[in-house]
Amino acid sequence: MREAAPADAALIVLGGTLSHGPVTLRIVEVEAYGGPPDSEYPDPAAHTWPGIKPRNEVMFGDAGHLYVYLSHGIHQCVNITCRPAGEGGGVLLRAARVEEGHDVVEHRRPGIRPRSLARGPGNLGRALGIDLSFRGRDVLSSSSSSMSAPVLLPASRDLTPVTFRPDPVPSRLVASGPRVGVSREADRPWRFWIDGAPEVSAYRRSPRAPAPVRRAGGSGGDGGQ
DNA sequence: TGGATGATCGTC
DNA sequence: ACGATCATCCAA
Repeated sequence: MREAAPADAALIVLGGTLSHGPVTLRIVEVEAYGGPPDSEYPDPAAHTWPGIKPRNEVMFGDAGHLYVYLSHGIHQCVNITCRPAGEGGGVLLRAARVEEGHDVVEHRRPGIRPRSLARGPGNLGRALGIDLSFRGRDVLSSSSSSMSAPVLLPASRDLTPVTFRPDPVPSRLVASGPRVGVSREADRPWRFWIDGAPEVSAYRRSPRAPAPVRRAGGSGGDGGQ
């Protein structure tokens, strides 16, 4: 995947595979995130919104690197950066199907049914075996574990490469809708998934997000997925 | 320094 | 509907 507008990058990532050691995941659900207020794709919901900080620095680096963050003290969620150096943006990996290394993933997530092994961004990170120490890891040049630029945190001791391979999905199979969990700009339709894929996570709107804008008519709920 | 805050998830 | 749990940010 090369640099692209966030939504375009999301469509490039969708359907592709991410491999780490024995495990290969096929990405079936993603979300696009943009940059700070003065950027080309301003996005109040993005971690880049406040500008460059130690936590989000790799989001402002080259495209094709891992941005991993800790969510609610529990979940390690994985993004692939998608903007040229100096701009901010990335693609959050929200759900995937386990294609290889099923036994390993099952060991990491005991008792979970197959379709849920990598369902949800936190679960996906766990399934792949990616944690915060993987921040900055290059996923395009399959050869290495190179960092995007300045190494700011201890690199992971696990040098096993993390590799992304695109595998575009026909557009008729791609669905899109509001983003999950975010309190601002929730209705920007920057969540994309493979229509009908059983591994896609259930839609959950943030309780902090304002009520969705409804169309005239009275009672018709829009629903969406 | 320390209090508040999540791009969540499983269970209640 | 709720609580777990901690890196990070920001106010002071």
